[in-house]
Amino acid sequence: MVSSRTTEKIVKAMDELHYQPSQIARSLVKKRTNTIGVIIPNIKNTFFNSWFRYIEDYATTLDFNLLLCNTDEDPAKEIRYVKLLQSQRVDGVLIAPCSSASVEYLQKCKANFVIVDRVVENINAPCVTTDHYRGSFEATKYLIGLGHKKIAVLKGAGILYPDKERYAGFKNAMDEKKIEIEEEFIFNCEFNEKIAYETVLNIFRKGIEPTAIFAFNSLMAIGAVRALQQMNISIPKKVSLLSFDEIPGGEIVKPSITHVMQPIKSLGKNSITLLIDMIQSSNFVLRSKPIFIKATLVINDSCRKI
Amino acid sequence: MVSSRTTEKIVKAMDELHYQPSQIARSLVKKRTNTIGVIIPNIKNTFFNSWFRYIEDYATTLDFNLLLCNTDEDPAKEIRYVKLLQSQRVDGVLIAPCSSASVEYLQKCKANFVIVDRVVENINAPCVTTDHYRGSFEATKYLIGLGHKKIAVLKGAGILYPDKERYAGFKNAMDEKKIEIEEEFIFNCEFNEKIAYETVLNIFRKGIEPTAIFAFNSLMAIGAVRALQQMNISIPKKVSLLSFDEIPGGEIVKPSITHVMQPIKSLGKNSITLLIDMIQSSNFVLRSKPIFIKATLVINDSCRKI
DNA sequence: TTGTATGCGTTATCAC
DNA sequence: GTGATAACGCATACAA
Repeated sequence: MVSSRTTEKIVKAMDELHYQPSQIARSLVKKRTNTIGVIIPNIKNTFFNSWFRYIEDYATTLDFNLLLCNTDEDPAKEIRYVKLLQSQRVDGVLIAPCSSASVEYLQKCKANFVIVDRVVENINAPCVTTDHYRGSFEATKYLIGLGHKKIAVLKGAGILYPDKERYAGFKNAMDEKKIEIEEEFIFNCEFNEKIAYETVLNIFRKGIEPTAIFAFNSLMAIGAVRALQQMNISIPKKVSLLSFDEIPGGEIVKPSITHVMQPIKSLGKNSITLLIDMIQSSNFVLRSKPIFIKATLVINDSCRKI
Repeated sequence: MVSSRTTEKIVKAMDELHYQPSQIARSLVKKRTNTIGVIIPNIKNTFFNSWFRYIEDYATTLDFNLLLCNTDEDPAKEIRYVKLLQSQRVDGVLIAPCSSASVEYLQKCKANFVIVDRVVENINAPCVTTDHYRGSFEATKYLIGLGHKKIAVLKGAGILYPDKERYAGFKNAMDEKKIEIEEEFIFNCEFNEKIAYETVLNIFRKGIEPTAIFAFNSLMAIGAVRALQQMNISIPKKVSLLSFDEIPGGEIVKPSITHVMQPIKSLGKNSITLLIDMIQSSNFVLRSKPIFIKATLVINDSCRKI
């Protein structure tokens, strides 16, 4: 122990010289960087930026810093970032992966990591995700309950996990009620607003007339709204609309869109605490099942009984 | 030079062992971390996340990594983050400061840094910002040109730079046309949606009847729209609405809101290239004036001639 | 309590 | 061109 007088003097000198101890020298010897890498598709996505803020606030209280990496769902960028984080010797990484390669790599390096938002098949790793399947299943059942059978689906290419699960949820809800799914009602819009917009324009030009549209994310829902507005097709009078995730500015869009709300706060809490547990306890026990968190259906004014 | 055969073998071994050289050991000796700290109010803000993505994409091509810090406009958090970045020995920092203390600190440590979005008075530091004053001035002139004199302003507390400049722009445009500004038309809504919402409700309940509302950011504009919708006051028939920044989901909100658009791409390019210039050239010459970038008025359907 | 040597994983600088 | 060695700034362990 040093005397309090000495301590005081040192602190004062540090202050005057604007000196801060070098974390990088410290990291070198302690083999701990107090840094967590975060790999996500895009911070512009409302879901991810809300989640990120939750993570950051929690991590900060434990003196962890975050290195943010956006992949744009590009596997090449993703693996580059994984290696970058490894060379930075981050203590752990949170990843919403678009490819299994990066996850396998993390596993091979014996890195601490938690997969979020997605489940990677044949990989046994800690994972916390929305129950996309169930969210979509419930939403579809809701539409069916309102009398809809001709439901157009705006989905992705069927490669990403949430996309697959949401479609499976939709399909099973339809199957359960013995409603046939027609190919011409299912559209790959690549989770892209513009493509969804054009798709919906085309749907009605071709005379395909669904009574409801289920968009698998908010961007595609926006595209749908724009198209319907342009064609003067009333929501929900002529066609009902349901979206996965709330659309940005959702509070002032009329009619307010019925949507599946992901449990962002709970996802945040679970993912960051899980990772920090891994980092801090040397003998971390991996539970083999992913943690699924329930999404809730927020019923607004965009779906109508027929 | 080593033989290409040896190189090959080494690379192969690195690959098999999943080895990446330690950037932190490298940083210690090179005194360069290839990391840039980014301090902003909130990544959830559309303006900042668009800007951030631009920065990231550029920085990545030059092998720089980004450490993201959100201050929530809290000076205490801000100074903590500044010191954190210093202890991490980042090569430079981009900051949208809410207090002058953190900027002064950066200056005292002789850090490389660029101020963005804001100008800090009495500080001579590289700076790139939107011309908030001119953007607001032009917007106000546009409203005046449509015949509006009773313009309600939803502003902040008058502390942050953009807030002050936008108000100055508004004021000078009004003064130029010899239109008196009445106190009861100016509202401090703290850049907060809910407060703006309640403020606008109150405005009309009290019988104060502006012909136009000028919201100093998109959150307050959303609050205003919600309030007007609730009271069934038509935009732009009964009251015109103009916003600084586009509102999220702006493409599908009816009527589409006329707004001042900030030159995000140009801000991004200027701020990151300026910082990297500072980092890379030992004899960087500081230009004494901030770089102001012009905002543009996007005329949509929410303002009407009276 | 205070001082001193050693090591962390690289790069750089020498001799060789 | 190759190989040994010091140095980067801190933590740790041990001796004084």
